[in-house]
This record gives sequence, structure tokens and C-alpha cells, in this order.
Amino acid sequence: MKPFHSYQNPSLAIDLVVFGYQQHTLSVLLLNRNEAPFKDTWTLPGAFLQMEERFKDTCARVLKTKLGMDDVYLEQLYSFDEPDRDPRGRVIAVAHYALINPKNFAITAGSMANDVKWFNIHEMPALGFDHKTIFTQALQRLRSKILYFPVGFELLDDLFTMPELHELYECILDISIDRRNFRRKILDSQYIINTGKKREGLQNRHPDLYKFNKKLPKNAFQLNIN
Amino acid sequence: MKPFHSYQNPSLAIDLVVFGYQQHTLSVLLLNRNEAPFKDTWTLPGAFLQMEERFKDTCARVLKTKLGMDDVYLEQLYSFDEPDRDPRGRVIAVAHYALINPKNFAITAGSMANDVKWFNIHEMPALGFDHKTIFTQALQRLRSKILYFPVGFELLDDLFTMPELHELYECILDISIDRRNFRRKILDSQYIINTGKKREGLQNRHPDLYKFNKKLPKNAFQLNIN
DNA sequence: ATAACTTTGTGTCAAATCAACACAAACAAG
DNA sequence: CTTGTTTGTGTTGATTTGACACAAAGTTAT
Repeated sequence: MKPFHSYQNPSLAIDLVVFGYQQHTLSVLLLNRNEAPFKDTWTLPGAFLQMEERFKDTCARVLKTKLGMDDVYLEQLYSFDEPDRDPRGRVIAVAHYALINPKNFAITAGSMANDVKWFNIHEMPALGFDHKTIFTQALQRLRSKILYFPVGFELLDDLFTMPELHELYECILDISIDRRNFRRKILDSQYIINTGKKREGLQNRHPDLYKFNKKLPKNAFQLNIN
Repeated sequence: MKPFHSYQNPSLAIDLVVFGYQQHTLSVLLLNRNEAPFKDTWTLPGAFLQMEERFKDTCARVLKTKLGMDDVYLEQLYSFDEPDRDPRGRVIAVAHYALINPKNFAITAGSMANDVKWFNIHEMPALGFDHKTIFTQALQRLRSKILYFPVGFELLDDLFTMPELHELYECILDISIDRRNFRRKILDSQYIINTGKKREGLQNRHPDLYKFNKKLPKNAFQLNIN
């Protein structure tokens, strides 16, 4: 397919904010550019949209070829249109954010070139283009979405414990939440199911293992923050 | 500015879901196309993005030239990328929605060609392209946004009464809300200010006139629906 | 006038929810 | 088997909510 009319179109790119959670830290994946513009500067991964691609295809292509990731939670964030956001010319960016589970995190963390790196969201370097804005907006979106939709599970293993989920929420929202009230809210929402199993390990009391409830109950979930 | 790389880009358009409120009805503005594709079919207003334009510029251009409207509340909705959403070729649409106040509503309702028409959201005709999807998503967004952000005021005059605001909410959300509990919620939120004036008219008791509080209080506003 | 009716503003109260906390059970280490 | 830590469960007072009653301010009819 070709564009059917004659005047010039802006270029179309997608940019990706890839979130991962490990070591009690929420992190974002950045690339260090090896060419101008913004050579030797950290930026969000991205690519130009190919003519036959849908946004998710482009995202998947970036995640697969540049980062070696498969099967990732993806959501469209916002489209950015500042005329000078790219010094090379007019580029519209349709930003998405991705949530990856620890399995993918481990893969990338191991086999990673030194121009690809996870950054703690509290220790971000300066970013090229308008990627700081995009990152900030993605974080905001994640924070507000997690309050009413069970999107956090995408960042955990299939089986997880209540303390793990609790800490994930505290980490993403950057606040402390009462452990017991949190538990009650989550359980009432029926978003998770107790598998009966326990996590064995080096800890003290072995916590129950839960899994995400795939048939979403309509029990509204609203986590209130003070 | 020109696109700096060589491969073909999809065309970029914006589509607009223009909401208006009058006669106790939430309506959307539609255009009847006079050329193929979708000739003689109702569609959302829209235009192709010009090289120097930002999204809001294109929106303003459509609102001004096609509809004669100025100074409208605008928000980006979502970007639509189905490869065959336009039979002429690949077109990415960055959809926005607009909320217009009764002043603009009156202007357009008067001087309107017969290929431009307001439709009650409950009596929508079949729409061309993927505009049904876009409209549905815009309505959803408006409905969820109004629950926690004072966006409804954009659809009313500068001065409005509590019953008017109440009915607007009932109309947008398509539910009935207890008049007195609604009042309490709104007043607690401090989103509106009592001007001391009263609405004179044909009614019974003259209701107080309120205005929108421009310096938004951080008093969280959360209207709960049952 | 004044009585009857409509609409708007204000207040009440039981039920549900929430925030803060106590306590017991399960496990490890000494 | 005692001490310390973590996890699961329950309690309680305060706040918020949902469902109302009632009074005040108008209009219309008699």
C-alpha cells in the first residue's frame, strides 16, 4: 500500500517505554545511540513504522530484534507531535509502553550489549529527543492504571506471593501501603487466586502462592491512595 | 520540513469527535460526505495533517473552517492504525475529541449546511471508515474522565446551576444520580464556586448560579457509580 | 390572599468502607 | 525451646456513602 495523496507526510515512528521489575526496583530499558543525532546519549528504543505494519507489529519487531523479547504486554500511550522533536525532520511518534516479566528481564539482563541498559526509574540519565517527556507520561499512566486495573501482574512471574505483589505496588507508586489493607483490597477484587501452594525458600513463614485470575471479575477494584 | 528518510510513510490524518450538550441531550457532530469513498455516508470531521501543523492546529483548522467554531476544549484520544481503515490507502488517524459550549453549539446549529448535523448519541447513523469505533471510544473516555476530572463544565455556559450540572452528568453517564448526594460530592470537591447570583426565569425556586473554579483544588474528586 | 404544586437547598442517619492497629501462626537460627 | 522475623487473620473507631425527610423559594390556580 502506498499513501494515496501527493503532499509530503511526516515520518511515523514508535517509541517504547519498556518497564521491568526486579531486585525490588522498577526499571526502564534504554539504548545508547551510536549515531547522530544524540550520539552517545541514552534514548528509548524505537523504530519507524513500515508501510504494512501496525503499531504493535513495530513494537514487537523492536522488542524482538533489538532486545530479544517475546510475548510482552503492550499498550498505546500517546502520540507526540512537536515539529522539532527530531532534529532530522518532522517525525510523529506513537509512544507505547511495555511491561515485561522477570523471565524476559533475565534474558536481556544477561545477554546485553553495553549500549543497552536497565535504569532504575529514580536514576535516569538525561534522555535524547523528547524521551524524558514520554517516559514521564508512561510512568504516570502506569501509576494511575495500576490503581484500578490489574496490570501489575504483567511484571511478575505467573506465581507470586502477596508480599511480592504488595512491594511491587509500593515500588511503582513510590508510597508505602498498609500491608493488611492492601491484602484485603486485592482479595476482595478477586483479581488473584490462591493456588494452595507455598513459596519455599530461605525466608521465615512460607507465603501462599497466588496466580492472576484470567477471567476478570467485574468486582470493581479501586485502590485508594492517601 | 521534509521527511528525512526515503521509504514511504503512511498518511497522517486527525479525526474529531465533537461533543455538544443542549436540550438535555449529548450530541455529536457529523458530516455527510459528498465524495467517494463513503459518499453520502455520515462520518466524523477530520483532515490530513499538514507538514507544519501540530495535531491541535489541524483540529482547530477543521473546527474553524468546516464548522465555524473557535476556542474549543480538545484532547487527544487514541491513534488508529488498521491498515485498511481507509480504502484509498494507508492512513493513520490520530483521533481527538472536542467539547464545545452552548455558544458554539448555537452558532453551528443555526448556520448549518444540510451535510453537517448534530446527532443524539443514542440515535447515531451508520458511520463510514472506522468512525464508529472512534466515536465509541471517545464516549467511553468522556464518561470515565468526567468521574474524576471536571471536564463537564466545558459543555456548559460560564454560569450554570446545580440542576443543570446534575442533569449533564446523568445525560453523559446515562444513569440517574441522587440529586442531593451529587451536590455534596461536587461542592466538597471545590471544583465550582457559588457566584451568589440566581438564575431568573420561568422556573420555580431560582437556583444558584455557579462558575467553574479555575485554580483546581487538589481535593480529589471521585464520583462513584453503582 | 392563600392554598396547592413544583423545584431547589439543607440536613439526617444507618450501612458500608476505610485506616490503623493487635495478635497469632509459621518458619529460621541459636 | 526461646528469640526474632515474616505472613495470615481479625478488630475497631472514624469516615464516607446511599437513601431519605424536610424546609425554603418560587409558580399557578382559586
